[in-house]
Amino acid sequence: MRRQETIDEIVAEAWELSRANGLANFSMRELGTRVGMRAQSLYSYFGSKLEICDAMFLDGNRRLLETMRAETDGFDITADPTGTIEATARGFLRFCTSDPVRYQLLFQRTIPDFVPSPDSFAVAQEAFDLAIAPLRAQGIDDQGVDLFTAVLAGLAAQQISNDPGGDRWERVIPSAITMLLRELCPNLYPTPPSTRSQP
Amino acid sequence: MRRQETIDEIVAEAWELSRANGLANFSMRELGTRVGMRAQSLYSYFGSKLEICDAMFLDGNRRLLETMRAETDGFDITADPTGTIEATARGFLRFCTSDPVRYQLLFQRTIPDFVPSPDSFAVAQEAFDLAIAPLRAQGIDDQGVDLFTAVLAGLAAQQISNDPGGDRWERVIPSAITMLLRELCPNLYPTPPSTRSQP
DNA sequence: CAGACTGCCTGACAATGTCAGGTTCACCGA
DNA sequence: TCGGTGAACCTGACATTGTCAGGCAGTCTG
Repeated sequence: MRRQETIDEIVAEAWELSRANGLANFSMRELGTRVGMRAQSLYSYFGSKLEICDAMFLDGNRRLLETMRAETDGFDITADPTGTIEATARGFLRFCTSDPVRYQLLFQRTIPDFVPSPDSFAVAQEAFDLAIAPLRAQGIDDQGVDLFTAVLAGLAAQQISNDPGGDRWERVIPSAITMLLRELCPNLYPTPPSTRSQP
Repeated sequence: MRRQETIDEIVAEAWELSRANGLANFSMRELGTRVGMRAQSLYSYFGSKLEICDAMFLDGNRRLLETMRAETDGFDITADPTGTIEATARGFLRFCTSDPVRYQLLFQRTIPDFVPSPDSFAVAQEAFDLAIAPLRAQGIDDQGVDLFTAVLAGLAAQQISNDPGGDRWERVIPSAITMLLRELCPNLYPTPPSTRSQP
């Protein structure tokens, strides 16, 4: 299908421009030029600029889904629950910090008037469910999951907006995860003697 | 000073419009009409639209500063450290969730090409330092502060973007704070028996 | 009273997202 | 072979945007 290829190319180019100039901070004319056509011709593929954003949203969530799947693949939830949880958490954070603009689109309500389509949203939901599956498997309740997601979201947000490209909050990940596990599954993760440092 | 009053009115109206339509999602013409003049006349008060954003940024941070001051006022850091920390954390989160658009401007890099002026940034820095003073007073190190701010940022972000107007993550605040205090100042906050629930 | 300053105006500009209406060309049934 | 259909792209035009340049009334200052 030539058409689908063109659509994919438009989305890829939109990502490129967003990474360079800021999320959705490109003109239709510029995007059109990049894919070899006039701005108006883009409208035969997408109904509006926001629809392009929705396609990017969908694309980003598909990649998240892949990433989370790949991350949990090597682990056995029942055999090594804490290992699985740590891996998914790390994988998620790496996913976020490796592409700030994508993070902004997927996890922050930042584009005015943009609302994900039901289809895209469904993929987002699926990715989320997969990401927290290891937590559910440990019997962590809703509030526990909310606490967990809040901490991860916070680490990603701080890392991206206060130390982009650096590792200031990345270095906090180990203590954050052990802290969460101690709080949420004390049976698996009994409080050790009394030091906080981590090599 | 009539001039200063007009400036304040412009900023106030810009907040109003942002709350209604999304951050900075208003036209100069619309803003001008609201304050009784043409768009072009706004340029005798601000050099550009981004300068208006900067004024909003400054305004928001001043309010944050006030809020944090008011919040810590009733507490004695040395006499009641955990109480002070809890109060500032709660105050900060209330500040964030009570005005999502303001939160977006102050804590998320969301407006393309917007960079705070040195003056505004200084106020932001001051507010931040005040907010974490109780943590410093407990001898919490840089990494500990980063962990703390990440958790607070995450709670605010999740509450705002996933349950705006609700209290889903607000209800997690107590466990989050005790979790942090147990992690960061184990001497003050020894791990109690072994329950996590909190009324 | 002359001149400067203040506060707002009008006019115009380029850039933007988007609509309406071509034009070219491959393909397909009769 | 002809007529039709649809895909892929075009040009032209529109209202809306942020912003610049310059003008005009009033107040203040010398």
